[in-house]
Amino acid sequence: MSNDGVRVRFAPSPTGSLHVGSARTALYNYLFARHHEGVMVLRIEDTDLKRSTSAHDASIIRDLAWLGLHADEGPNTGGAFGPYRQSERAGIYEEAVQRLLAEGWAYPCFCPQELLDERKQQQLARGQMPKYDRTCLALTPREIEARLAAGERAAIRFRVPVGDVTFVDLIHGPITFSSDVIGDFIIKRTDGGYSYNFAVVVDDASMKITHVIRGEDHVTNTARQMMLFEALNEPAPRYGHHSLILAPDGSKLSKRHGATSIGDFRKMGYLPAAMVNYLVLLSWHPADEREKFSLDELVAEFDLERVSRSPAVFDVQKLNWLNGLYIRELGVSELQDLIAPHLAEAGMEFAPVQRETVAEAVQANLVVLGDAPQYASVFTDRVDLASCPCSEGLFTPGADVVFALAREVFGTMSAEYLPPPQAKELLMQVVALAKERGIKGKSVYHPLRVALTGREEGPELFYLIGGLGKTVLIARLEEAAAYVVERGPKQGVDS
RNA sequence: GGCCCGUUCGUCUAGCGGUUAGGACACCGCCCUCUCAAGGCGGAGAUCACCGGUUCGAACCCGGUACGGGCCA
Repeated sequence: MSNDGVRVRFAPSPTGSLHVGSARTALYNYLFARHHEGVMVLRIEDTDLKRSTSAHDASIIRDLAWLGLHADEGPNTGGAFGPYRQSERAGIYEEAVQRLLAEGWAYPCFCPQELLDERKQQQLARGQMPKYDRTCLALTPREIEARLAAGERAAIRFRVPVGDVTFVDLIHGPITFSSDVIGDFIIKRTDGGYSYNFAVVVDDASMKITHVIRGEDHVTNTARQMMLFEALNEPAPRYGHHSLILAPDGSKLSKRHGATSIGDFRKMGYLPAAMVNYLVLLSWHPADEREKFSLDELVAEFDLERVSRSPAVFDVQKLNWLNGLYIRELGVSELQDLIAPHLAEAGMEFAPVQRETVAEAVQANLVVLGDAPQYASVFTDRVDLASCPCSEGLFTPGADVVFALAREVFGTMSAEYLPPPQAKELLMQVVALAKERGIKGKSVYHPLRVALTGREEGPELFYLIGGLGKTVLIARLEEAAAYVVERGPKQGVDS
C-alpha cells in the first residue's frame, strides 16, 4: 500500500507525566511515521486549563526525547502547521465553529444543564438511550438572536446526520456505528471552551494528519470525529486503535499498581532501549520469533497489521529481562557513567580506577541501574567476621597459608587500586603459590572471598582485589588471619 | 442501560481449515563456576472462554452465551 506523505500525530494532555500506555501510543506513531518516511507531529492537548501544567508539558517532551521518539513538528521543534498547543489555537476552532454554524451543521443550544440532566433521567427511567432531544434545533434565527441579545449563554451543538458511520480500522478491520445512538453533541461549551472531539478534528484536519494511531478508548469517538470531518468538508484520516495496557490483576493500569510513568522507570534505572523494546512487544510481534529490537530495526519492520487486538497485561518480569539484556550489552565506560548517579545517591564514592572495576563487577547482576549500590556494597561495606555466619569458611584447611601468601602478593601492589587485568594477574600469582603448597580450587578462592568481603557470594575475586584497595586488602587478610588464630580451627564449625 | 472492542500455557504472543498448537518471560532441573549472577542445555506448563452450526476435517469460518474492557451519559 502506498502511504505517500504520511503524517501522524501524538497528542498527549499535559495533565500528568508520560504514562507507559501513552508512550506506547507515541512509539507506534513514531514507528509508523518513520517506516513510511512520514512525519510525526507532537501536539499538546492542553485545553483542560485546570489540570494542564507546563511542568507536565515539559516532562512529557523530555521523556519522549529520552525514549528517542523525536517528533518532526511540535511546540519545541516548530513546523508549518502550528501552533502545536491547543491552548494557542482558539482562533482556529472559532473559525470552524462559525463555518459549521453558517452552513447549518451546528446550532446554538440554550438548554440549562439542570433541564438536560432531568431529561436524561427520564429517558433512562424509560429505558431509553440518553440523547439530546433537539429542543433548540427548533429555534428560529429571530428567537436565537433575541435570547442572545438578552444575555443568555448558548452552547453550540453539532447536528448529527442520519446514517451509519463505517470505517476500516487499521488494526481491527471494519467497524460500524449507527448514528441513531449519537445525540447532537456539544462542540463549544457555554464557558467558551471547545469540546475534545471538535478540537481534535479541527487540528487533525488543519495539520493534514493522514493516520491516527491511538488507544482503543477512542474508538467510539471516531464516529463523531468522522462526522465532523465530513461537515468540515475535509478528508478524514485513517484510524488505527490499539488495545490498552492492563495491570496484572486485569484492571486498568494505574498508579496503585506501582510504577506506571516513563519517568518512574527512568529513575529506577531502566534503559530507554529496553523500555522501547518491551513496549513494542506488548502487542506487536514480528513475522519471525525474534524478541530483541533496536529502534532502527523496529522502524524497518513495524507494521500495524501485526499489532494484536487484545489488551495486554504489563509484566515487569519481562521488562526486567530485557533491561538486563541491554545492560549487559553496555560498554564499561558507558555503564560506569550510567550507574554513577545511583551510586552517588547511595552515598558511595569511588576512585577513578575503582569505577571501572565496580561497573564491570556489577554488570551481570544488574536488573536495573538502580541495583548498582546493592551490588557495589561489597566494595564499601565494613566486614565483621565475628557476626558473619560464613566465617566458618575461614577455617578451611590451608586457609591460613592462603592468607599469608595473599598478604605477600598484595604487598607488591604498585598502586592502591588496580584495573581488572592486573588484579587478575595478582590473583593468579596467589593461586599458583597456593598450588605449590598443595592448596587449590575452592580451598583458596572461598576463604579468600570470606576474608576479603565477609560474604560468601559476590563478583569474581579479581574485581575485589583490584577494587577494594591495597590498604583494605591487607588489613582484612590480617584480620582474618588473627581471627583464625584467636578462634582456633574448630571454632565456628559446631556453632 | 445502549453501542463498540476483545477472549490461545501464570504473563506477552505465533497461528490466518489438516501443526506432536510454535516462541519468549517467569518457574523447575542440569551444565559451567570459589560464590552470587550472567551464559548454555533441557523440562513442566494451553481440553485454544463456553455452546451450537458450516465442513470429510475448526484455535482458525458463522451464530449465540458468558466473562473482561472501552465509550456515551
